[in-house]
Amino acid sequence: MENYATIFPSASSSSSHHDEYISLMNSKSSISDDAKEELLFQGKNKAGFLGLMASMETPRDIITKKDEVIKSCKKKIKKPRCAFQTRSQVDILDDGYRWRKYGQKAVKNNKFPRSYYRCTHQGCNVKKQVQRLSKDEEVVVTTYEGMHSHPIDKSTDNFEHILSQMQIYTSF
DNA sequence: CGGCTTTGACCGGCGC
DNA sequence: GCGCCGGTCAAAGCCG
Repeated sequence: MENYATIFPSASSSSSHHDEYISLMNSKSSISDDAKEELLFQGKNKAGFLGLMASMETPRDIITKKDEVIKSCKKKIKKPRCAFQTRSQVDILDDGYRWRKYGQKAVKNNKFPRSYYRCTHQGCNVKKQVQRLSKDEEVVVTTYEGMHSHPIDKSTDNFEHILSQMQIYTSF
């Protein structure tokens, strides 16, 4: 649970979200090498939902650091990850892909479980986890891992609505 | 009947 | 080495 390339709200920091998840993010003033590579991955990605990340701002100094950085941390690196938090009544955000649930675990210091999903598309092993904050149970954190190598199955109308909601929180 | 969820078991990494 | 923790497996059950 560390080194996410995380887009987290600065707008809601005034409220009482003292979940460790968030405080972890705020405590990192500089981006780790792991997170840098993750950002590089996000920047290259063009497919589907994670492709949206490509349109977000990527710091110059991160891009110029390329191959050496990538090689040096590739060993430790698992997969590109990206976490979002949205305010929603429902856990399941319909992002247009089809997901199969493969696990659920209790999270400590959180009364809500975390759910693990895998993309059901043949040969696509993109994963995501969905978790609700116990401090503010309207907030749902969705963490995507990997990149989809195939088109979206369904209409994204529903998800675009969620997206527009999301940008309120991704205020940079 | 096929695809999905549920849920306890299992496993690897990590700190002590 | 042991136990905890986060993540995954897989058998069984559910549902359209």
